[in-house]
Amino acid sequence: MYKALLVYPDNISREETRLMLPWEQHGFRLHAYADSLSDAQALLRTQLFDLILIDLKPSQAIGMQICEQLREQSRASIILLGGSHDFQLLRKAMALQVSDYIADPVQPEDLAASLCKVKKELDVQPVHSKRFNLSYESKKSQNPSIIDLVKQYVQEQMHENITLKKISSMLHFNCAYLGQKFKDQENMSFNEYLLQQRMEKAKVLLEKTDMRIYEIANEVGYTEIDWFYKKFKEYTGASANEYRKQSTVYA
DNA sequence: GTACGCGTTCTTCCCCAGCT
DNA sequence: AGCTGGGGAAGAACGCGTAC
Repeated sequence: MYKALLVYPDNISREETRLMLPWEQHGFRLHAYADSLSDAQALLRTQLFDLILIDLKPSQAIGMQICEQLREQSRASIILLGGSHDFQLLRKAMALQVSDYIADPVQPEDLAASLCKVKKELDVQPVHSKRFNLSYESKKSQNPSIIDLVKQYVQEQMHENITLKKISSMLHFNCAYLGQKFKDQENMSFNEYLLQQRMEKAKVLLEKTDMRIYEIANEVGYTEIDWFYKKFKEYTGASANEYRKQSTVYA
């Protein structure tokens, strides 16, 4: 069971969030609450948390400030709740290595999906083994290009319906221009990159897990299973099932 | 370097049928 | 139930030219 810290300046919305889900069924225990940055920092000095949830609803500026401060102090996964669709906010969240960003209104199914994603990450790489050189400051000094942000978005939101249009809108760039810039830098179109990332992840899931193919399709962002079958065969030359059998034989 | 318009090409979705 | 693939329609991405 992973330990979660809820940072909620507002007691009412804190209760709403607490009651939104059967947390323990998702592998998390709401271990502590903080209603200010100083409270949260004090808790982090004495305890190790796997996940920090920060409410942006009362004030996005304060929420992001809390996020920034806590990121410098802790390697825990962070989920931001109730923010707007404003790109500047999203961009900052990405730079702070936030695991997920759920915009307002926060729906229980979104939060559940987010917890599921974080749990998988923690299962693979627990907080205490995370390298600390991925801090915001080091990330800031690297000055990631816009294409790096696009790629980062693809990696983190692969399970979602990703379109260049959506990303370019968030990044405040023209869709055609961003696509052109992406191709210039990566020598492949945005869709080729997206397909490659999805297929490589699907291959790993087929090899390493016993997930159903429709579950894997969903995990890598395909809502239509038939389309996933088509693209997978086109990409690998084998159907998903054949690929799994082959990889099992040679494993 | 950035942005937009527009025609073309490609991807995705949806529906369906058939196989194991 | 789960997997595979064909075909059509709609929407998204791409390529190219142009402008600031």
